[in-house]
Amino acid sequence: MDTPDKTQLTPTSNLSKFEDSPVFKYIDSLSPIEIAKSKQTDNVFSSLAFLSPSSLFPSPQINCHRESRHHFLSPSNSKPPQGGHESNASEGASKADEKSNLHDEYLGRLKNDCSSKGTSSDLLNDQLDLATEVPRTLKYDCRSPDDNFESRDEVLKNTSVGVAGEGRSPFQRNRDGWEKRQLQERDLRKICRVDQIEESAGCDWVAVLSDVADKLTMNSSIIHENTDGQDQRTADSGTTSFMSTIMQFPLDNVNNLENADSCDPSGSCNQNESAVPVTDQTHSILSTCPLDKLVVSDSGLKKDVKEENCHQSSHQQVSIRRRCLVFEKSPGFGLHLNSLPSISKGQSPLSKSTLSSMDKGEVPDDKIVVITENSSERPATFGGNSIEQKFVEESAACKRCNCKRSKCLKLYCDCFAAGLYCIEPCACQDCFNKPIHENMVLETRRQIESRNPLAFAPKVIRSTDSVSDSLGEINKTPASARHKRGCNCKRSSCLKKYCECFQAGVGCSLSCRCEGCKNSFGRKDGGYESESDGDNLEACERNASEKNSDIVIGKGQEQPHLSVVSPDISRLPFAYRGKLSAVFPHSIKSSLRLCSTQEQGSSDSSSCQPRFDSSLHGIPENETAEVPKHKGLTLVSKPPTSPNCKRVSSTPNQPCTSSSIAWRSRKLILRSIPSFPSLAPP
DNA sequence: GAGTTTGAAACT
DNA sequence: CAGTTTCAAACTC
Repeated sequence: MDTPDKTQLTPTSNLSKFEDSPVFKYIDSLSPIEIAKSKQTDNVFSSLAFLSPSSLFPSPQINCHRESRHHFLSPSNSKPPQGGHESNASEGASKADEKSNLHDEYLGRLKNDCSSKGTSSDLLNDQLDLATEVPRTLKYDCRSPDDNFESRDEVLKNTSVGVAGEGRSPFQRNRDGWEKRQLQERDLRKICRVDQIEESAGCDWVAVLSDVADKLTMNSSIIHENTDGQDQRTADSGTTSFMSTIMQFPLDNVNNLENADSCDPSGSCNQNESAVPVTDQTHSILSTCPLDKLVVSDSGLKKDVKEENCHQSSHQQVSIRRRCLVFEKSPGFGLHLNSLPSISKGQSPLSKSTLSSMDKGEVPDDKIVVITENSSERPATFGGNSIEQKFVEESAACKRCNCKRSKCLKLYCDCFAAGLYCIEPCACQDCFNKPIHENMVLETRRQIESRNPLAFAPKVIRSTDSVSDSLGEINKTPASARHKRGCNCKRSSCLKKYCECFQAGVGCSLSCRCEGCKNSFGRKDGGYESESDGDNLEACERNASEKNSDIVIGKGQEQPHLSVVSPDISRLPFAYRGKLSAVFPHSIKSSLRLCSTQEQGSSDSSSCQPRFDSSLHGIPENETAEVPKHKGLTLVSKPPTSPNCKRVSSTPNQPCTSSSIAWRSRKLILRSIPSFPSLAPP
């Protein structure tokens, strides 16, 4: 039986600790009850910014909770799901699953409680107690629910008992436990009563809280399943940081929410007013959480769909999400170099190993890229159908391979290299890169990494300036980014996609061993040729419009696009997306670019010079003009529009352009982009 | 769509 | 580490 980290269960965990915990405050703030209860703290979430959640989120799999919960908890004991199509998929209702469900249920009830208006005062008090318990429940999720249900008073009492009652007999302790359970039962009954009264409570809250619970509760179970505690821990700090960053954004919203949710002087909250905004906000928060929405996973999709159904039954559009390979368990995983370019768009790439170097502390924990959606600009029509979801779906779907002999278990395979499972659109043969062969995939990956620890690391490194600079600077972007390992071109003159540098839209560097380099993004010798010969120009045009969309290029009069730079976490298959993006924030490129087109453009030579096109489809000028000064990057997605779409939506009826409109009207914001760490090979 | 070219990945 | 082979994408026709 999985047991929680004992260090977190010490008797010294007193009430103040609970109340200080970020989760507690987060949930508290979401709850109208909390608002009524504790106005004691003005900045409920300031501390969210954050107490180190490490104690709460010990697992590096945070951002894959959903899928991991269903599929990838552990290579050993979690069966890849395959949406029920695969035989061995489901056996795995893991214990973590059960626990999470219990917490979901519990939180759902809590939510209902919070939504109730006419609840009697005593019930309210009970619920307050329960609210207090929630964080602890989340925290100690590995215990049976029974053991966890204690009222706040109980907690206090037990705390003191823990200190003073060391000499108590086993019998006495058992009796204490029995009494505790009685109280818990009583609480549960009361909850049930409230539930009956308040059946109509909004479902969004449930979803939100459940999600939170999912994220939180999965951690300990995950970590306990990992036998390699050492490896596991190495990623903790980063993950924690990632999580905290992620949660920070929601907190911003929540803070606003809290302000909005004013209680009248009498102390009674106007729940009619608060409930709605809370719901909206929470949904917004939820949707803005990269973990929640950007994770590429089937399970995540299911959740999303569930939320949508709650919200808006009309949003039935569900395209197939790409399954992610979750390599948390492996000693060290990173993203394939290819994956970064691809990845970039929606999620920050993070793979455990990518970096082992990161794990070793080379990358500050706070350097996390979080992609968020500007909720204020969220079109009303989006309701529960977040852009992130679409983003994920499309970008993930935008990768496929055509392997014939590698079984998709070598780096030749784009999918595998990117840490993605192959999916239907792939034309591969004898493919083993599927969830049902997860073990094999993982093992192969381990082998590859044993040979080359950076095999899955991002290939392209971009400097911060390339993204955040002025438009003028943007033109120099190719030179500001470099292929980490460099190319070895002999005959292509680095002017074709055979060249990895060119393909990535970056200039060649000294690390390249190419011959006759004419890379239009920057030659090995440091020169530029984009202004010169025709071949270069042509190649540059072609590539600029489709490839290196780090900053590109809404070209095309016919189809003006806003190009996008968004961390392609979406394709980020692995668990540590945020982390990876933190390390290679500028390797983040749009995976959508893969869906972008060659045709899209390029008669215009200016395409070589990436620019922002202000005449964006469906995007108000003022939005497009919102180019962040520094660390906050405003990213506008460029929808896949090309018939050449390298990756197409898995849904037959949903070509890669399916959500073009949606994309055009959304903005993705990179927050907290850290200074770019030097990744130059030693 | 078939065949060729290319350079990365894998192998020796 | 260097040379060779394998591989799949990019490219051409």
